[in-house]
Amino acid sequence: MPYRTRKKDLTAKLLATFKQLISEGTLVPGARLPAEREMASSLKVSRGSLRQVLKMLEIMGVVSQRVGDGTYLNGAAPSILAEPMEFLILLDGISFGELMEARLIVEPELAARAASRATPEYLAILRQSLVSMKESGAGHAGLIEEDLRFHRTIFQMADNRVCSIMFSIVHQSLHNLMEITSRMVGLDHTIKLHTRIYTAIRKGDPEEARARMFAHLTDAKGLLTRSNEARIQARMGDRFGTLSLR
Amino acid sequence: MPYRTRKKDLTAKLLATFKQLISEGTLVPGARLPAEREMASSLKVSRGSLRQVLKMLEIMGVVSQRVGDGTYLNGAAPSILAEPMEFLILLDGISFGELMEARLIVEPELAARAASRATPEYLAILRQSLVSMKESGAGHAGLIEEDLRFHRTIFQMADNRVCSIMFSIVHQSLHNLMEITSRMVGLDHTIKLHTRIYTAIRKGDPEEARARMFAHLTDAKGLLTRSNEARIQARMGDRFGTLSLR
DNA sequence: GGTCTAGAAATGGTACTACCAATTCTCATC
DNA sequence: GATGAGAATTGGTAGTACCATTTCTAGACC
Repeated sequence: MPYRTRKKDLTAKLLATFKQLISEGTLVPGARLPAEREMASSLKVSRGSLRQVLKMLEIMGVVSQRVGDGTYLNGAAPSILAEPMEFLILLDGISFGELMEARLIVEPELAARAASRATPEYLAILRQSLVSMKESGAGHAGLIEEDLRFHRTIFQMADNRVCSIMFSIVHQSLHNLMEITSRMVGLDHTIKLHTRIYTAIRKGDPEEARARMFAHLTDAKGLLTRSNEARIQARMGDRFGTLSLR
Repeated sequence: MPYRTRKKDLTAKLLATFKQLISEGTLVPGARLPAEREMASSLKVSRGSLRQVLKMLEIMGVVSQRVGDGTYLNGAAPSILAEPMEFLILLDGISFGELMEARLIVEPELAARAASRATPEYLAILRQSLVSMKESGAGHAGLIEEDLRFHRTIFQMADNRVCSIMFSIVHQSLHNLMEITSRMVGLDHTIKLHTRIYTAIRKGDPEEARARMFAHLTDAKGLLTRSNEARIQARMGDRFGTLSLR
């Protein structure tokens, strides 16, 4: 009789159920899910088991839960991969340099594609980003913020959500690892390199955009690697009370 | 008094705790975690709350749980991003074509790097992969399997774990979406294109490897897009009992 | 009629208990 | 020393209770 009773535990099954509900359109972004107690009885599982799944979805950013209100399905959530990525970095011991290397592999090509698809609107955003960098002042934490925004705009221009989302996460991880070190990068230097990228994109020259992006990231990697490499492991995770497990 | 009582709920705090424990080396891959009841009392949380976190970690592949045995911390887990990626595809409505496009952006560069780092060992694996393709026979499901293995080997050769992991996930997602359609791709055709890539890598010619990979993926994208584009949404999620939430 | 407010209801957050099923451990038995 | 039955351990699931926050509702008030 347990013909299809796989070895999967309830949580995995429930997860599959939610994927099914989303894919068939029963659940659409913005929709409010039934209350936990109600869902639990509908699905014939305990509230505790259901909550395991909902909590996971909440931390991945798939749903938002608010006490006294309810649970809502979110739409596109770039943060979905953020938590898993942190564990990946921790468990695989992925280094700052390796993250930068990944950018070096992907972003030049994305810059090239951005150059091919440049629109006045996006160019304006890039220009604005350059202006914001100048205003942020050297060493200011906002500079890195603006730097990454510049690159993310290029991602959008390249028009591929898969790469865009994945490397936004890489940026986020990098950002978590850098922070203070921002004062190391020279303001004028940074702006100069970014301006070159912008110019190439504005000209609609893919090859030059690729080369400029490559040069910029190679440069940045060299500047930042030394000072950051060491402190990666130490900075992950937010302390929480006593940590002894015994 | 609740000086540092952030708005984060317990699950998020516990998640941070585990990250902390991993990063400071208290928990290392392979380690066996204390029993749930024990951990719960140590951390002063209920077993239910703790289980929410452990279940999430288990589904991400960070830990493995076995009834009657215990919970173990896994090492490198390429599957960490798999579940989140599925939700990303569902929620963002990412298409087959877009996934292939992402490969088109990244894999040529990875092939080029593989050519620069070719070793006899890896070349042997690639050759073996080509042989396996021939043996698998046209239309066989194993062909796609072998196809993806070939590409993943190139990822390893390119020596960047970030890209390697991320695009293994892309492959996985693609694989979930293809399956049956494998009989569409001609065996000889596929092998011919892969052999060209292999040859370029063996010669250690990055530019040719890049071009061959680009040609192959462009070709594959064209062949597969039509037949797969439509059925993406329908195939996600494994049905599980009644799906009505009310 | 409209506004405000206090109480009720609904909802997610956490804790605790109980029991099941699978696994491992222990120790008597051969 | 090997074997096997039973006890202990462990994760899996269910159910209940209570709390804090938010929303809803109904009545008081202007």
